[in-house]
Amino acid sequence: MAPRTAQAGDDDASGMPTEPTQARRFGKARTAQAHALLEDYAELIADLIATGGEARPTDIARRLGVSHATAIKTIARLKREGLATARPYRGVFLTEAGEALAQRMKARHRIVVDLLLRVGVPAEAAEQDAEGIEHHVSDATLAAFAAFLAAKP
Amino acid sequence: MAPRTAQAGDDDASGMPTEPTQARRFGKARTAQAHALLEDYAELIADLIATGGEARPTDIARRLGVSHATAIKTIARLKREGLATARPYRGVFLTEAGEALAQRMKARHRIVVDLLLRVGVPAEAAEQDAEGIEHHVSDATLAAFAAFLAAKP
DNA sequence: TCTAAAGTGTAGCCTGTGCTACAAATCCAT
DNA sequence: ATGGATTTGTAGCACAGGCTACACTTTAGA
Ligand SMILES: [Mn+2]
Ligand SMILES: [Mn+2]
Ligand SMILES: [Mn+2]
Ligand SMILES: [Mn+2]
Repeated sequence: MAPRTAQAGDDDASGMPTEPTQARRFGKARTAQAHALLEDYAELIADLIATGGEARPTDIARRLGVSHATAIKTIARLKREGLATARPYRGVFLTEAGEALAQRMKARHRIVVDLLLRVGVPAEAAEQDAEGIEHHVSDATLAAFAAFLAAKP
Repeated sequence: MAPRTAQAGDDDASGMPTEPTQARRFGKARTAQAHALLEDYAELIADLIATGGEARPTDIARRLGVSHATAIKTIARLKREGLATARPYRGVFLTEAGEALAQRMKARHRIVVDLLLRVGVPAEAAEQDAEGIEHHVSDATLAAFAAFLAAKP
């Protein structure tokens, strides 16, 4: 049998990942983290609009617990990335891409919380931890969570 | 009955968290993220030492998939935070605090992976997502995970 | 209406985390 | 033992994401 080269999920006999595999995993985790803030903003903006009809920088800042200057700077990044539109003193709106991201995150957030509750995590810890965990849940994992929740209702 | 002030886990009737509650959750998620890199370094350094007797900046960098300059800069931060010691050209060592963090993260990593596998997440997705999720799992959540794994073997 | 409060935007600072380029030290093989 | 390869360290850059301070706009109440 021809020797094969190391592949995606390779872990050696001891269960340790091979070096390139581990490097790739860390890299993906970094990428996920880089998107986390935008995801939270999109989800929050959609919520503010759904609830109150508009998303103002000050409201966004207050909900996130950051200064309004910080919020405004991140909103500028959302615009650069094509996720939001905003004109001075007129509130923030989501583009189609931003709206899609918001809905994806909303579903993800809910499923992560539900999964945590289902395995016995206390409610407040579930809500707290989900806020970070949601950004690291891949589609495959999300699907598994949903299946697990559906299977044992 | 005297009116009570809003408290830690308060969510209103619609299931939405109150504003200060949500701000606190986001803040804690940010804090967790700020510690994530140090946690990964500590875990990795402990692993390199356990496996090969020493942790060299170049090896650390290669395993993480970053440049050696980046690794060295973060090692400097580990030293500042009292988690590691290192002298020029002599490799990196963990302080007692660093070693404790490393062991905590090692256990956390394993439990998160096991939990994900238990609820049906494919192996590679579990390994990948755990690398990010582990940094957002509180003690309460970790305990719940462990209990869930122990209960249904 | 018009003034004060609230909201918004900008400037400038800091830190963390990445990079490349280059310099210095160490290690190894001849 | 020494010179080339490797490792380590440093310098300097970029950008994200925090902050405060200050200026400008809008909104709302007297
Ligand atoms: Mn979040
Ligand atoms: Mn969320
Ligand atoms: Mn990790
Ligand atoms: Mn880990």
